Amino acid sequence: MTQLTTAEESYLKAIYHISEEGKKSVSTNDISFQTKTKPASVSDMLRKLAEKEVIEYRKYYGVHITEEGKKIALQTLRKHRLWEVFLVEKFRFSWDEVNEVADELQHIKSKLLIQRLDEYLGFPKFDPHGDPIPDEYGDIRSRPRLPLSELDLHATGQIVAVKDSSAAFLKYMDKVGAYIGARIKVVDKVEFDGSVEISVDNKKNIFMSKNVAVNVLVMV
Amino acid sequence: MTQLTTAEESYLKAIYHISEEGKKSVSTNDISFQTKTKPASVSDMLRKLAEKEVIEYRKYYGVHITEEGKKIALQTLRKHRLWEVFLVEKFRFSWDEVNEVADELQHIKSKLLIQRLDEYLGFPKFDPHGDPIPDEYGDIRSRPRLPLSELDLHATGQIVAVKDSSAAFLKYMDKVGAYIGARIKVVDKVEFDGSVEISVDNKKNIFMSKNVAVNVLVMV
DNA sequence: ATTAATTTTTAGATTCACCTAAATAAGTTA
DNA sequence: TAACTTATTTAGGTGAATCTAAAAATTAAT
Repeated sequence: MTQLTTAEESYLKAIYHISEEGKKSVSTNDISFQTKTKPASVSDMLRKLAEKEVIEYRKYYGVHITEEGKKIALQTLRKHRLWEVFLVEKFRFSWDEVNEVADELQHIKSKLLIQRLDEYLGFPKFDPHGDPIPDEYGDIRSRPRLPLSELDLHATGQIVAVKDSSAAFLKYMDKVGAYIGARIKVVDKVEFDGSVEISVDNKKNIFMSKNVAVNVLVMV
Repeated sequence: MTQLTTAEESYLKAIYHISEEGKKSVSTNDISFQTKTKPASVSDMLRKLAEKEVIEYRKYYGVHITEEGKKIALQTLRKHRLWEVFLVEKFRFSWDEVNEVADELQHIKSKLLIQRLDEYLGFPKFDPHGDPIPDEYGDIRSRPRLPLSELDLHATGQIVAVKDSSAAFLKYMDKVGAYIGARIKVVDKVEFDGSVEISVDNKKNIFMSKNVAVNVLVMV
């Protein structure tokens, strides 16, 4: 398998991530936003990644990830998410603290380390944000899920993931008492502004603006 | 505290390590050997480290680490050794496998991570090779110890550390059944070639060439 | 005390990952 | 479709960390 630098790995993971959001092709600006680097730096990197055949790159028309690139991206994603589980479960990190540290840990190069990590955690299938962890072959089993904002009135479901992983959003989720695994029911929908009121575990009701509700993913 | 790059951290740790071996000053060649880089690269780096005032550097006459430099080196050493303990105790790495991976892990930048790691391991005082782990203030309590080769005939002691951390040496130690913590007694000394025969835990006798014996550190 | 050997530094290159400013291509609108 | 706007790329530059080859300083040996 092609050997990439850590920066290349990060870009490739970002490209994979964006391309999973249903875009036909991933633009330079999207990548620039995601990686917090300037578009010029992205162009530079795309040339290198295309050179290594992990992406297909047509100037001015964005990129597609290749099969080879996807494999590598999934391995990086696997490492990132395993470390996230580790930090939360073993080191009592909160789910808004893990991303930054996992971004560093994901580049540690040791196959044995990842095997043992996986085993130590009991082969988890989902990370603390509810996202699926690819297995060692890159197979990823995602749960069917949809934004909470799209549930009908009185519909029930379970929170399985969040779309926005920013610390601010996750802190807000904590504050209102919404968490991965919570069983919820839509008790009110305000068509006017798209906000919803839901009951959590039949115990407490919380109100969410549309902005929040679109970032909460539910399995029905 | 001065912020260093990961390469600078590694060089500084190497310089500290060499200077602990009783040398008055550390030479370019010593560092070059330790870090597996060319002397020219070392000279370059020394200029940078002196610039940041973590070492004192007189051209052609080697370097001394400053107080500030020592603090930083001890923090890196602390992280390195904590990760070594972690890998051995939690992930079942053997003691000859840990160094390489710990060399990467030691650069992860998160104070919380190291606190939690220390706590998770129960605040260990020694790493798997018997070397002391500095505390968060850089205090390091080393046990008085001497090379096995210097013990008199019939003297007893306990193996507390090894000087050589190469995989080859550690594998050899495993093979003959010598380990950190073993209680030993010198049952024979061959003055001619400096080799020794020791009994381990009063159970089994092993023979060691001088070359090996100087690298086994004992507390009497 | 010269000369020879060794160590160390300097000079000059390279690769990587970024940046700013300027040029160019693509998309949008009047 | 011509002009404007926006996205993207190119050109040129910087700092880090390495390298090789050559020069210079120090140390050792005759």
